[in-house]
Amino acid sequence: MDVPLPHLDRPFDYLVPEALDADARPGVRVKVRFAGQLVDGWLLERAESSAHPKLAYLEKVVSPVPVLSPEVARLARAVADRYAGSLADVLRLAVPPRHARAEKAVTAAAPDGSPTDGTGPTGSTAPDGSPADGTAPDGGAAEDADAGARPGGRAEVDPRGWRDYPAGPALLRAFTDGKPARAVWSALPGEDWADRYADAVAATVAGGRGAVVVVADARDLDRLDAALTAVLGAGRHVRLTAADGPARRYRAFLTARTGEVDVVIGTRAAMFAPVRRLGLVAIWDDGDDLHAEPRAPYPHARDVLLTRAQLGDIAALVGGYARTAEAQLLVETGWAREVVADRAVVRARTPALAPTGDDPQLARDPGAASARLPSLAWTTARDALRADLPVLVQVPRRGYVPSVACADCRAPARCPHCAGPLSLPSAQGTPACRWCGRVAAAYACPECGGRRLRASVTGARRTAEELGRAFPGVPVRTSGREEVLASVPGGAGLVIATPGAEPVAEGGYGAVLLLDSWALLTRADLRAGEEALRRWMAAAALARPGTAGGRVVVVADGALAPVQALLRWDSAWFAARELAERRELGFPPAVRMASVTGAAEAVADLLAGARLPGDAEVLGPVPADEGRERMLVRVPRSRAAAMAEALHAAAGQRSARKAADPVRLQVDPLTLF
DNA sequence: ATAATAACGAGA
DNA sequence: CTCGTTATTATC
Repeated sequence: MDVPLPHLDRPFDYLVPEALDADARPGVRVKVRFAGQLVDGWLLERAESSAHPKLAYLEKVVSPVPVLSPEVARLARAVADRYAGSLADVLRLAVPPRHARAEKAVTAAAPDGSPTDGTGPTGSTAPDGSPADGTAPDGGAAEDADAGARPGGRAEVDPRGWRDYPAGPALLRAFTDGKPARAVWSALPGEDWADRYADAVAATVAGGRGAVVVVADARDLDRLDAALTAVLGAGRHVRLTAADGPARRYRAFLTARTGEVDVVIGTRAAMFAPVRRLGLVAIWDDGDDLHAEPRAPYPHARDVLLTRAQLGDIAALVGGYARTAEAQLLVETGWAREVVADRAVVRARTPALAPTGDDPQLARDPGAASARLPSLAWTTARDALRADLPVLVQVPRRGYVPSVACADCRAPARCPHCAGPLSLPSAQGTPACRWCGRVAAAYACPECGGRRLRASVTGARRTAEELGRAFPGVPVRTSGREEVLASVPGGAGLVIATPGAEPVAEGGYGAVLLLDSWALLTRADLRAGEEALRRWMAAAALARPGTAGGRVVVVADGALAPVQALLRWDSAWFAARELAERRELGFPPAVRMASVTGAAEAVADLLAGARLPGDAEVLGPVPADEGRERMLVRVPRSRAAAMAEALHAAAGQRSARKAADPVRLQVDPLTLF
């Protein structure tokens, strides 16, 4: 039933009229009369009988195409359970909205129009049971004996760059052999990750299986697309991303669903892609917060893919330059094996990395010409430019002077009235509060009494202007929100980019400068350190190796752990440290947490009705935005399912009695504070 | 939303 | 104790 109400999150039985018998196959969209009105629904399975006394008839089969495969139906149920959400909510994410024109085009191409999967057209399965059982567990691995390219593992793929990692060639062989290998991969600096993912997919395809690869954004997708086309040729894979628009997206979805292609790449919209004989799920850069779905029940692409791997004996690849605490947990629990290069290889590939203090004295170095460029950063950039090499400058946030701090002691400037962040509308203007709008004309720093303010995070545009002045005659490019560059040419030039928008440079950058790092590190976020390291590594990975003159300068205290991890190019070390710390503090992923957000009474009401496991801890409340509040529930990982079920059931009680105030349930929310 | 069902209370 | 009215709850 396509209604998100948690108390209706279960299957309902309907009679199938004679006229719809042929079309009413599992996986089709239907319309049924429910509580007097027509609602959309999913046909999960056919049954001979029902325990329910009086059944209504199916009103209509929306389209005879069974868009929901048994494998995805099962996955969606598991994801809903994990995230304390409703199946309907997950299905909304898993199956793109129907586009009749696109459907017509695809069904016309495939004469039969019927996807191939485990449950044949005969339909009837087990008599009235839970929605997710009674169907083929792996969405059709059972049939398709004529799949061809699977001569008992004889097929082999050149491991190419995977040879740089001792476990790499064996991993590719496992993909080809159809073994459910699971790997956490730490990419070397300078690694062409897209080529490695293309290799992994090619290895899987050589074994006669399909693959799903999820990346964070359109630029990564373009890169992977190109790499895959080079390895597999055109037409073997399809892109699935919401950014392509409803028609193309639905078309791509159907192409995969009908089995026309069995490799799907995309952004998180692709995580539920139906793939015939799925053999590999992969995610690149799982620390990117774009992998977290912002719509209920807020599933994370990494977790959806890993659930998928778990349910179907499917291989999994989790890769990045930096490792997340979540990936580290997979390694430490033995669920996955790490795939890393030997230290000697890491050293040989790493650019020369150096920290430099962000000391205001240093910053006044007259040669720097810019208040924000310490002298080491400046000389490093100058040397690279003299050697006719490009220089990348990473600045952490977009926009033009987003917030300000005391120029003397760096304390963030807060509104004296409401403690909101101050901003400078223009370089010479008076600071104003971004929350209450009051002008703070006579601002004095409460810490040191200083009266001067500075931009605490300067945007890419302003940095570009400043650096352009510092290096006259050098071309300056910016890559950020408005315009993201995929690549830049190899000669001398400055590239100012925000994190995630760093273009690849032909031959690699001669220098990479990581500026304003303290803004990244001082974020009040559990993941601040991890996120800073991830962004630095992603930028530093674009530099040439130290042996070829590549240098990276990070403007940060070299004693800080994330800086240490960068300097040693050892994110596994940092992730292990991070995970240990979270164990100590009782934070995810060491434990499972859920946040309950809403009006104070509503939150209290829901928690009062929740039959939480005995060892659950309830923390809070902490104020959330718009007068709502937030409570956190924490359980050991072994109780995760019980907690999710209890919260879902409690939400069901509330929705059943039509409680007005909405409450938002989030399991493993990305931000905790 | 709406129909069934349970709960309740007034009047016989 | 019954009938009519109103809260509650399930909705094939």
